[in-house]
Amino acid sequence: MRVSKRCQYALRALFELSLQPDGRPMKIHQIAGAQKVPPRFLEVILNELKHAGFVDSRRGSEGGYVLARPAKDLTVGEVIEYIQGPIYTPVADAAKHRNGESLLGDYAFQQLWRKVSDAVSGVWDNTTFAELVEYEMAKKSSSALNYAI
Amino acid sequence: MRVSKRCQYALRALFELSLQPDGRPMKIHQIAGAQKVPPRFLEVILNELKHAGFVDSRRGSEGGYVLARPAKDLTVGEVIEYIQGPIYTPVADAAKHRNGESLLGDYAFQQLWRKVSDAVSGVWDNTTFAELVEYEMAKKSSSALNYAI
DNA sequence: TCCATCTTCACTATATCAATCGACATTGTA
DNA sequence: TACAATGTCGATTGATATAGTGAAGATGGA
Repeated sequence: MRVSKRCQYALRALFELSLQPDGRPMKIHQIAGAQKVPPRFLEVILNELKHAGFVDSRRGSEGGYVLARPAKDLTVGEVIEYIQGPIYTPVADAAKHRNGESLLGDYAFQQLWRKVSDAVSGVWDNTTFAELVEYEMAKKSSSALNYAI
Repeated sequence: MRVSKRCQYALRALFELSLQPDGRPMKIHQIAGAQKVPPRFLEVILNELKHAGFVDSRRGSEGGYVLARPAKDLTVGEVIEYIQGPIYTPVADAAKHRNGESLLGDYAFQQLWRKVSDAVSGVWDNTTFAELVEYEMAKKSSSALNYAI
């Protein structure tokens, strides 16, 4: 599954918010700086994430964004599907253009794409942001160790 | 993984050639007609498939295209990867733009995309065109049966 | 009153993809 | 040998999606 920049930035932003231990809101430019996302673009994206209910925002000088749910209850899959729509299924799509006419191969390819899409969602519906953070921290400390040695 | 039309047409064409029992070459317009592919576009695609070594061609009035290998030795995966290039891996890509600078999250997302890409190639590297044909035929005869009842 | 988010609309590149055109090369057959 | 069918190849067009910017004003908290 191809993942657009917009979507990658969304994931990065949520990852960054997941790193925030206390309930302190993060400002756009903080997130943008930390994850190298164009700030203006991030603004648009965070807005989407707010409407989706993934983050909450607070205005004013102490404002910013916070996760709307704990990171362990937020999967990568729901975010990607919200941003990009459902995983692409070519056959059903193509069949519409042919107004219902079916071709030899439709069944086989239908099944193939279904298998692929199941495999993909199997991965990312079972990955939470808490897990991402945990993995990152483990990996980071082990690579720091390597430097020390 | 997003699959372009070009790639779908390529798969359709190879599927159609896999259906051909004897070694008789099929003409472009036959394939195009059977699988509803724009003939002119198919011409370009079959050319690519020839260079990749997936099909052979014969010129002249009795010419056309044939599979270069038996359908049971041809996987969906190799075709897709040839047409679209390797499965998309955002992190490595992005790291180049940052000239080597790493971000907090790189490890975690790297692993995530890797899992996804493994899941996907696990499906299509293990699917041959012979299997697609077999599945299609089984499904087709069972649905014909349903009509009869 | 300052700061930062929210809302909205528009606008420009850029890239990719789908599809087509036109000219040329090759082969089988009459 | 000449014709007709077919494959080969490079260039070009048009559509669509994506990435990212710009500007203006409204809202609300410290």
